[in-house]
Amino acid sequence: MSAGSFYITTPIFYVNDVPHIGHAYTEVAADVLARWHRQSGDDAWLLTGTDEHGQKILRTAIANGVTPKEWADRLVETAWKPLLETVNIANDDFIRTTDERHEVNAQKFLQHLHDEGHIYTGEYEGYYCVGCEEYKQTSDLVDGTGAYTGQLVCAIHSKPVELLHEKNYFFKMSAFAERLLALYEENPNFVQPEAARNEVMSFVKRGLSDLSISRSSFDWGIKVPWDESHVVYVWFDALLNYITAAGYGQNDEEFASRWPATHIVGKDILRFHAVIWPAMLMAAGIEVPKQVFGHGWLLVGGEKMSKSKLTGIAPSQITDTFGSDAFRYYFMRAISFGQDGSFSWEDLSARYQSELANGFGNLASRVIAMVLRYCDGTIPALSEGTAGDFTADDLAIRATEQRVTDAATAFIDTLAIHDALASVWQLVDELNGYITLQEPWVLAKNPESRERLGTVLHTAVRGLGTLAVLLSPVIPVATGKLWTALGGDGDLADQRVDRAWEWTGGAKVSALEPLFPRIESIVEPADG
RNA sequence: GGGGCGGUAGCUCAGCUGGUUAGAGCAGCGGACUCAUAAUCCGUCGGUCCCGGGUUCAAGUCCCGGCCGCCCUACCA
Repeated sequence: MSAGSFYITTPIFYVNDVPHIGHAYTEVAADVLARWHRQSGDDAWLLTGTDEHGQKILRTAIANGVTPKEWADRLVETAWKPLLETVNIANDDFIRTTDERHEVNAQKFLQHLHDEGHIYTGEYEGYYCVGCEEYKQTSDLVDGTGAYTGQLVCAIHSKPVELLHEKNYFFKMSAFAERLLALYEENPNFVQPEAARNEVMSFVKRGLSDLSISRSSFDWGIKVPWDESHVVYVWFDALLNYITAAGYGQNDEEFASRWPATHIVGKDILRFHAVIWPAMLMAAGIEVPKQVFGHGWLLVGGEKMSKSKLTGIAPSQITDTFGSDAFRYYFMRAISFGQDGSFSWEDLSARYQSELANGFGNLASRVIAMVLRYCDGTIPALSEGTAGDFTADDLAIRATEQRVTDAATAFIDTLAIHDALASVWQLVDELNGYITLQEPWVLAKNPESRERLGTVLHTAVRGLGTLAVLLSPVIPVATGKLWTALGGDGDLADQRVDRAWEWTGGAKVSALEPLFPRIESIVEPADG
């Protein structure tokens, strides 16, 4: 409602991952929220990007015979930026952790913490697998068998691991446990949804230990400013993107105008954002984020979709057939944002057909076709006498337009994107019912009911306009076409979504191709 | 082991602080209509609310005990 900064972020992609619909889901949710706020008069800013440091990337780069930076460049250009295009993300910025603005200012942040006494030298102790060339967590280790009985062995190599010690720098995170708990208590919205908040709180209540934030066993990362033999632990590095992209360290004015941000993250990385990240900011004397929202998993066949298993689905598999709008609509509508949601091709095609094609798309087609056929394309207007006074039925439509606009706006404020869409769809259904009931095709046959025909079509067109605006953050392509066909003024993306129902109609309509054509046969990509 | 969440019509899900014959959408079935993408509209079929106890005048909704599934239990980028 009120104009202000709305800075929203997605996690940054780990470049070595393969893009799947889970990544795209997060992006779409953040994009919908950003577009909605942008169209509500806020200074909305959507940030996404890539996380490019760490040992794994170094290793795969070497295996591919290129430098890690070249490897990251390749993946950014061939995988991640294309993903954003595939699902039509209108991000305002794209940060890479190899950007100079990130590396330089992340170092400033680290130096600041060091100067303020939040960092100390300690010793990291961990199990190291020579085969993997990396430290393993105990969860990655299994009991040895045969010659190694009684020893811990690497689950991958089945060979004993060594207990190694390494000098590390530690962040005194333990000092912030009380302040974090106070934050969760005083600001229940800081971590959402509720289940996520509970988990974070119970985690912190068990006590926090300090965080090892540097590594010296490899060098692909940001150099620790006071000791260049160490690089910054990748998570510490990655989290800082949210402020380095907003001007931290180099543009105080910009930073002050954007920060704090709303972070949209998958629930797997909730803790990094809801515990470590605010602790880092507290240490640096920077305001904590506005909110951290952990969304659920996409379940495929009842299981968590996995990059390593074969259940990963590339977004383009869906968009090639259904288009980016349908992708966006489906995941935003079918899944309660914050909860796990099941994906199936059957559900996707069923919703596409009934809700997008038969519901919204057909509504647009029939209204525009009638204005073209019965009124020669001229939208009937009350002021010109081509439409008469409103009846109770007409006013009921107008009232619904206002009601769903307000309801959707309220839902978006709580990040309940699915509920916002459900509200808007009440208007879709009501308009279809209204048209069937008013029978404009009957009115058109009788010259005496000419004015009534005008009122009905006028009302229907305005309803469609309201829908175009309300749905533009979710299905920008289709609504853009509709807006044009309705003769709407200016760019649809500039229309105020929180006042969508106030649109009074254009002058003439123009022909409109089916927005969501029927898809006769769904070819489900075959895979394991 | 400890903690959290969930198990409601064929499918996906709503059901707030316990209260009339448990709801929606989709699918199915019947009818109406023709402006529209064989679409829309109306009607209709359909549920031991996981199981067993308990509290209560009253429980899907609270308590206890089971069964099943998922998640968290720190450095997986």
